[in-house]
Amino acid sequence: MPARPTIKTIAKETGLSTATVSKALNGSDQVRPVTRDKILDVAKRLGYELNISGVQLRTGKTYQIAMVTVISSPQDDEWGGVGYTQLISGLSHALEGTPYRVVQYQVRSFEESLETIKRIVVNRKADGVIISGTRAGDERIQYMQAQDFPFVTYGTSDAEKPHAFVDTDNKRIVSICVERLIAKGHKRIAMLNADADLMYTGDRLDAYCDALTRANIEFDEDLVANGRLTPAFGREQLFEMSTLDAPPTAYICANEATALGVLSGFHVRGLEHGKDAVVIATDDLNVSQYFSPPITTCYLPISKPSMMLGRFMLRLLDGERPEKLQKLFVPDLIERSADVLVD
Amino acid sequence: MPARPTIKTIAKETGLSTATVSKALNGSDQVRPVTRDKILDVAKRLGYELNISGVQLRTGKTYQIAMVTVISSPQDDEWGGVGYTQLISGLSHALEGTPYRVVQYQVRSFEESLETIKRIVVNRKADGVIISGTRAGDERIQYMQAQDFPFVTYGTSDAEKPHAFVDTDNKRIVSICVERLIAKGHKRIAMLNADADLMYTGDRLDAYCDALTRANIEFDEDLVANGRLTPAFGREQLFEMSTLDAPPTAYICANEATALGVLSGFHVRGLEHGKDAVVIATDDLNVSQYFSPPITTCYLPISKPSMMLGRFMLRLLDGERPEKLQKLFVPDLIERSADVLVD
DNA sequence: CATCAAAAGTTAAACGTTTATATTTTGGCT
DNA sequence: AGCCAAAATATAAACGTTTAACTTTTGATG
Repeated sequence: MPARPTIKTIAKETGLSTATVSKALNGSDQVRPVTRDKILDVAKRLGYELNISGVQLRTGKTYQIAMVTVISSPQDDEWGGVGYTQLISGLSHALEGTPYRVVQYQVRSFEESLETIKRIVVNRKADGVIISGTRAGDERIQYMQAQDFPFVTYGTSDAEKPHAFVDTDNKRIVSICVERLIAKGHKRIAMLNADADLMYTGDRLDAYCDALTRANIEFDEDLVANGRLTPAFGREQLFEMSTLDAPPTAYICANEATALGVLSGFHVRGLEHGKDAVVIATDDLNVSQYFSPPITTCYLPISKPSMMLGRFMLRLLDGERPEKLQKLFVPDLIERSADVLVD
Repeated sequence: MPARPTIKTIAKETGLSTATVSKALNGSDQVRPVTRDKILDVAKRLGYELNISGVQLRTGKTYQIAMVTVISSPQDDEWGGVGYTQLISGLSHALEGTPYRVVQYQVRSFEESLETIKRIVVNRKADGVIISGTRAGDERIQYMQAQDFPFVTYGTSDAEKPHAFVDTDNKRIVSICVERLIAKGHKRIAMLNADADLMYTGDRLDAYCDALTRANIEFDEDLVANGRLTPAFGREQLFEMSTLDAPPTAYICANEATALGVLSGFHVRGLEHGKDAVVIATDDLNVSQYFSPPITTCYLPISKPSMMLGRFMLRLLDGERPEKLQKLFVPDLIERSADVLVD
């Protein structure tokens, strides 16, 4: 096996110095076109590829984007919806053609994710960080802002200083859903939300309350639930809420996994969708079209925000200011059910 | 911000040479316990952390495990089941406490995955590779074996030389499913399989045919379909097969996403599960317990094989021989439906 | 044709680590 | 005490890259 070519090899081959080769490869204007072309030719012929550890050592650049994800337990097999696969997928796609790579840092808890981020920042293990599951007063954001370390969040925050983020427009979604249901005659609308400390849970709740207020419907805390957005959660909540004195006639689910659980609850309890109540969801997967029955969904293909996440990161590393790198996506409402109660 | 400590810092602090520090940190027996302890103390106090690029440059070791995954299109939002999230999750978990990290290499096609692997191997971009979606005559396996590069596959292969792998025991699963259905009186059993070039598709087909032969049931090619295991595929196949002159009375689905599609097809066509036909699936997610109705499934929690993948990789890098690192997991059959046809 | 500034190229050092080789220290033995 | 092998530690070079500082070449100008 021939030794992997380095800039030294190219230098020898072209009769130039390594410094010139390095400059040429980095597109410096200190080397004239004719020599640069010669160098690039030889580099290509030899199949030269940059050795990142060398660069890393010299410059501190790692060409790694750390994606820090919280997964409470790897033994946990409850389907939580989209997962991180599609997120990484879009991200990698946006990074294609650049030397950047996505490196996973999987942790068990929020606290651990803060620790991990500190280690990444202090030891310069990556050039940038991507986090999701943002919270109110998110310490990770505070820390990275204080350290002036590049990061993009999937999810909004309440940080004072602006930072790069991508998210679904959760307030908008919930407004649309609630208004639609009210227009269809619903008055008791349940809201199955994620954990209360997540930023978007708050946004959704706010929008929910606002929409009720606009329609003069009183808020009832029994109709709001927080938890991990799994089918198990959806089913449990259906079991509970459907036995209320005045059970809801509509369930807004924060993702399709939860919606599946609610429908499963219907089936177990012998309830009928469109007669006893209706279910409506938000998601980025669009698997609810295959539910029996298919349900109305606010759908945003995950590929959109996830690719934007990567593009924002590149621009951030390119020196663009974070306040220019903020985007809320508005999902499409896909109607699959009349969502009117008949009896 | 204080400069990140290096072995030089420790050397200065302890009055020893960097060589001794390095040896001490690597647990060499050439340094006596008292000095080693002193060095470790100082290292801890300074918050020293190994700079991997340094090591990398010197030794070639990268402490990266490349996970090469094929995702045809990032715009593709069809739910394909579990995705790679859980796979990475288990993998990362197994690597916890070691300096190893999982790095994602996402590619668009099989061919591209071969190219990517070649680049990883030639340029030593990782210490080991993990691939899934193994095929008959898989060139990636051939290549890595020829180059003597450490790798573990998720999926079996037909390579002559043994290699490390983890997989579900697909033959066993299919035998169990087919036999169960036959015992329940089914004679026309449909088989919704993955793409024909995948190794496990062949395994499943073989087991299917064998089980039919044992029961003296003739093979009917109309009852076997290959495709991407999405709900869309399941539904299409239900539409086709249910209009055969002699439609199947049972559908074996290679994953839960496909099963969901088949059930969706039932719903659209007005067919009834348990009356017109039954559905039975294999998967690692166990979301089918929330289907309406819940269906019988061969269930293997993905965390098991995925953690094993990581452990095998570590042992492989530790010098263990690949033939010692092979494991087939046998899923549990979870009965959720009688699977008998009544009318 | 000198002159000289600008342009193009070179030299050498540095990043953090490991390791072959060299040097010093240790302590057991006479 | 003196000797010596073994044990412990030190020195120095190397991995691939970039870049500050320096040297050479170029070509426009008087």
